[in-house]
Amino acid sequence: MLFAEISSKKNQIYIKKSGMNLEDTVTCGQCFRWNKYGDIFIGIVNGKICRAKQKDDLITLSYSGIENDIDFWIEYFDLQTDYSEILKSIKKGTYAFKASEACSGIHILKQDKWETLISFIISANNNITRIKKIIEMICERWGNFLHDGEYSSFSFPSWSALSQVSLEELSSLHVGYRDVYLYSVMHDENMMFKLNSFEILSNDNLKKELLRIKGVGPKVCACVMLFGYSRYAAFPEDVWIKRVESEHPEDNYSSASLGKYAGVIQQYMFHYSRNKCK
DNA sequence: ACCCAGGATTGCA
DNA sequence: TGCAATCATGGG
Repeated sequence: MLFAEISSKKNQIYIKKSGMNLEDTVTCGQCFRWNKYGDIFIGIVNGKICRAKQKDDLITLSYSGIENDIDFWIEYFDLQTDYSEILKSIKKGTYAFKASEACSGIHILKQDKWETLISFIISANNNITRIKKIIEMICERWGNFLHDGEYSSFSFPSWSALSQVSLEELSSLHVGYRDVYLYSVMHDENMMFKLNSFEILSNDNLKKELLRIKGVGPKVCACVMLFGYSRYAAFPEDVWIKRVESEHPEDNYSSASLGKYAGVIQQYMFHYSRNKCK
């Protein structure tokens, strides 16, 4: 079921949906390749430069030929999930409820599994500004050049492109001790087959398999499950969420207590604690 | 000079 | 099983 009205014309897609917030969705820390330029956002997604802007309930996406990619964007922006149901499941009076009121416009993006895995391995004990810089360097060196007239960028490199990268080249990006994790993942001949075949696994088995990957611990695993596999129950506990938990012990946060949309609620709390609660 | 950032790994009890 | 030390890097 689709919870938005979609229409399109040449080089544009229109998403009409009340409650969704484009800016919060692409700046809440779940993705690293969207940037704001005035009142528009430019994202490098699926190997293309996408321009997006929002006015009231209408989000407009544009690039050359986008009218052929409607299904992709429905999935990417998670337009088939009933977010009103998630909001109703949050207990009133809790920090999570306050956060959800402020951040209810966030949608959980369904992102490319490979890009998500690499991005969140880099994210370990790192900050978002620097994570974005490192990812941009990877794209500039090994991605494909993209341009749409007035703007240019690079796609996120495929596995086959990154499988050619040496450990020394990775180290030169100042990724620190994460270089060996990235190298290991990039040189695993079966990585793409694995990531794709994991789609059918249960949450427990997906978690088990992802945790076997070098550089993937509980937190990175939860992020990949949430942002790459749309497993909304996955509950990433980073320093921000742990801080919220310690400051609100009465709310008793856990994946179990928050229910099957724990990860979505986590994202409300993460964004709220970092950007809106001041 | 320290502390922090969307933590993971390793070793040791 | 749980816990602490260790691991680069850059910004505040």
